[in-house]
Amino acid sequence: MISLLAMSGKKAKPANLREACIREALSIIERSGVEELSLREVARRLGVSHQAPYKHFPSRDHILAEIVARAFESFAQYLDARPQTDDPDADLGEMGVAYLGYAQAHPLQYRLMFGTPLPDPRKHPEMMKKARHAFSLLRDGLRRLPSKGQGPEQEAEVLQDALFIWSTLHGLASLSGSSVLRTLDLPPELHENAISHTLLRIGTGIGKGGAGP
Amino acid sequence: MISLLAMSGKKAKPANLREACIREALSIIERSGVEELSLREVARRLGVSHQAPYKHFPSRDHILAEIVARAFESFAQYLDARPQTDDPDADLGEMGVAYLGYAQAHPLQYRLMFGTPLPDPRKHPEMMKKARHAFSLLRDGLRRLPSKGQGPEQEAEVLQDALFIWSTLHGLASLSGSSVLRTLDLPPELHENAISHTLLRIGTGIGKGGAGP
DNA sequence: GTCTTAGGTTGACGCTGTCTACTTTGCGAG
DNA sequence: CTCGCAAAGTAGACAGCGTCAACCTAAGAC
Repeated sequence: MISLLAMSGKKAKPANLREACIREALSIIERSGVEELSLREVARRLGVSHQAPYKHFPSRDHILAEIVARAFESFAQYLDARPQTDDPDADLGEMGVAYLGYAQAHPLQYRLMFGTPLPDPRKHPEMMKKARHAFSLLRDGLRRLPSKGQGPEQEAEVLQDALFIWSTLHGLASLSGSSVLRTLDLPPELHENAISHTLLRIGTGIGKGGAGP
Repeated sequence: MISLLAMSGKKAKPANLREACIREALSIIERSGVEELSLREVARRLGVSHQAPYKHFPSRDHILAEIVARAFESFAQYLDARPQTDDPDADLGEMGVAYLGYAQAHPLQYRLMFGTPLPDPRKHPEMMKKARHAFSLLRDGLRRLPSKGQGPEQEAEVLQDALFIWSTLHGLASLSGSSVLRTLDLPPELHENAISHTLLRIGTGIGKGGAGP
């Protein structure tokens, strides 16, 4: 009996069911989209009863919220990983590359954060705290630019520019991962150069890096 | 019997069930999100059997695809409505305002087009044709700028700039309508000035309007 | 010893999309 | 006028889903 269970490794019940649920849920979302996620399928894959996951997550939305919260966390860490140099210009460009790099390397997590309706944000404030953190990273990087002075007026402009940059980065990441752009049959080199060209235009837009007057 | 049916106006079966289904589906999506759309609820609201809508739409995805296709159509018309003047700069700016205006005036349709996973784009080519049309409007407007010459190299740059502009507009529209931005408790004037500031930065970015060298 | 409790199982309910079969209705061919 | 036929609507069934409730079980706490 015991050896029989041990032999069928696939159906061996995992020690940490909670983590296993999240892993399996991510796998399902990755292959079939968030719509297709069902806790019953998660349970079936793990060889447990259809109610076992509910001992660790009050509802389907709660497991989704946990997955999204972890995505925000890893995203913020990803942006925060690069050390701050004495060249604010380059730092900001690096952050832009990192932003788009994360969206490209983890399209699933990115879509979950920004591309799908979040399950009741008020119920999960820690998720939003992580989002605020990511935005503050961008704002602080912008604030260090020599062209931006101090004072309330400059501060407002920094915020406006942060929103502008965030919009552009998010828009490019979102369009790149969407089905719309893929069916426009645009030339491949457009996609290849999109990141550098976009960052260049952002730089010119906010008047940094010698491209301005 | 006839008068009885006529009296209960709510349950009177509509002459054009197909159109009524789309209208009711839109109403459901508007109030509860696309996830909550169910053809059974549509049928219930219209006072018909749960199978009646299936005589007009092969599946739930097909009614959604039709709704999205109509959104693309109205979006393209919206962008195309403004007449072409002899000032390409102003035309392009107007189109940007129109783009963001549509997203703000019809957030539901905009989200359906760009914010939610489309139901199998290959199955609904006419929807993509409308998307291509919208993108071509932007590209053509850009091509008319005096700073953009002709030739393959300039054409590639026009495409890159079109993608840059589209990214920024889409990013701003998407973020403005998302729950993330709303929970960042940013100052209200940021939102008020976001559109004009973003369009200004785009203009500087692509080097038009006297801000360039 | 008993008691509590977290974790897992089983069963049920109502919801959904969708398949199938049946009935009604309208309309043109003969 | 009748017949036939196709379109439109109805009714029933099935499996899958989330979720509520009850039950079981094993590991500690006292």
